[in-house]
Amino acid sequence: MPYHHGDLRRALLAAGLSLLEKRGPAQVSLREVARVAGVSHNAPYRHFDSREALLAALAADGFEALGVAMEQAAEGRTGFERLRALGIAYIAFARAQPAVYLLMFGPELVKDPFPALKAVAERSFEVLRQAIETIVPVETRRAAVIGAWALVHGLSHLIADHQFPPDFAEEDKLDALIEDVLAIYRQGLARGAEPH
Amino acid sequence: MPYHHGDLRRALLAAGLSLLEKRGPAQVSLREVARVAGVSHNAPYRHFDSREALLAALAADGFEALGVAMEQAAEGRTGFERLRALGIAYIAFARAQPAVYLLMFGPELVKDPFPALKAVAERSFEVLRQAIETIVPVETRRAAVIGAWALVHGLSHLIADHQFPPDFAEEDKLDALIEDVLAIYRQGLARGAEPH
DNA sequence: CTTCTAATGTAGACACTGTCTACATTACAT
DNA sequence: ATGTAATGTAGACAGTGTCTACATTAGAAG
Repeated sequence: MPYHHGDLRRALLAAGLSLLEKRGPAQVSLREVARVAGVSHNAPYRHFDSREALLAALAADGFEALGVAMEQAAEGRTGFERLRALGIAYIAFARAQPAVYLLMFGPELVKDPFPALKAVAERSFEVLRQAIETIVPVETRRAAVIGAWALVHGLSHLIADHQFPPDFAEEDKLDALIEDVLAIYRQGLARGAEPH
Repeated sequence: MPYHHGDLRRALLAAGLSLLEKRGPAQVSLREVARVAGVSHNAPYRHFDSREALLAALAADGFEALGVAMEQAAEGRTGFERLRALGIAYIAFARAQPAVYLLMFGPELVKDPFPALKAVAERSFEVLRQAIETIVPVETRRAAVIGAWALVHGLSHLIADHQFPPDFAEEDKLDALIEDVLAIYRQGLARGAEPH
């Protein structure tokens, strides 16, 4: 066992992620994370200023991954098709990493002291905004963008927090539901876009 | 200072609520709450099994209040008008009590050990479901209900978590935005309801 | 290759927390 | 009035975040 770990920062993040997923954000402790990484209780402080900073890093990684997923989804698509793909990608991220998703948008991490977090968060929002701006007239754009975000965010959040009726546990049913919901919103947008 | 407090349970909840709003759920500690209530560090255990139980009680009170607000909003209204009022009431609750709202739908409180919580939560969802079922055909009901919930929930959550662009800090602008977003979804519903 | 400095990891301490056990006080039903 | 359950107190224990002081080592400078 060498004195220096080699890639402790990554190991700490991995341990933190595992703890976050298994036992919730409140149970992510620096000492436990250090223990898992096989290192003294104070070693994490060489990589993170505080417990909060570790959580912030996990959230930042989450925003990064979400942004990448959305950009990939947008690639090669336009119009409503692109918007739909973005929504699906957003929700897919929440389904795949519910704990991280809830951390990203939850209050257990106070985001004010970590401006870098807000920056990454806004970048992923940009992808969504641009997609909508190409298909909605200027007057209603603002509401259309925020509404789309709120809708996918609401769906994601309810799914991640297991607030749905149990008959949506099956992946397929949930997929279908998501498509239907997005279709409703899309029709609302279409009507605003073509009022004739 | 009498040996018995008289209404300690209520005092503890009040102190907990204050702490929750001022410093976030992670900072709600039984000992601090006891201190604020002017009582020994162990007194809270006569009223709450654990720290988690205190948080669960705060969340349950929140669901109760949300349910009442929604029932009042529904009263005397029908159709889309009723649905709109429900959405507004839901969002208004999140704006008025963001910390409680985030606790109710966040992961820092593990809800599984508190079945009473889920019961109260589902009751408020019922009001929304019934309102929608009166205005949407059966085939698309399920998606319409969940979509409406997701939309207001997403808006509420983003507002409570301060994720909106800063120019919506003004109450009036935010009100107008909410109306516009709800209108989009409503138009989507209307189209589904009258496909001719 | 040597040396020196910054990066990284360790050890110990402190205050604070949740929660357990044992005990004290008091409200209230009998 | 009296006895019992409800309520509150006191002390202890392990676990936590984070501070200070010290140890080891990687890697640049010479």
